[in-house]
Amino acid sequence: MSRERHYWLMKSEPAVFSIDDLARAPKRTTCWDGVRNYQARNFMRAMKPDDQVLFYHSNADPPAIVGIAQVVKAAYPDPTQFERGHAHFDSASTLAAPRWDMVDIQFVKKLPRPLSLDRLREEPLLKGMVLLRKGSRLSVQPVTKAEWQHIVTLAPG
DNA sequence: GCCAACGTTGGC
DNA sequence: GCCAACGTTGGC
Repeated sequence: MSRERHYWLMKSEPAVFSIDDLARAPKRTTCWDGVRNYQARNFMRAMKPDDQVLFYHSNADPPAIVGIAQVVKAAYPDPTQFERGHAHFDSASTLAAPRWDMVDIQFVKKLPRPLSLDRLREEPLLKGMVLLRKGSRLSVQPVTKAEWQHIVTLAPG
């Protein structure tokens, strides 16, 4: 029995790591390190290879979904939590019981045109999206199949 | 740069 | 376990 594909959204600040950075990366793949929020971590732990990811630019003008990626490696410990002096170092985490995980994701495609936050808000079918909830700051979040399918229809090409 | 919303920390 | 203080996120 194979597990059905799941859908997700991941935020990145383009000034730090953009969809173009992902497209240029070796094997068009990157590890998603630096997540230090338990809810976001738990969602990453639920990811499996072949799951699909909406790549979202936060702190951008405009904030928007800009591309699609896919999970290529399930959750494993984020090494930066053990690097003393690193911005994401966590002194409370141990090798025996790492607190923070990351996944690997691979570039699939860039949308021909970004789907802005304003554009997404115009869609009644997307009203329930985690991304659109007031005060939502989760950097890794689930997307329903219905939401995914609708978003794909909004993106020409 | 502002600030609302949210998560975490730590004193009690 | 409560909650004030603080830090961060991220749209605007």
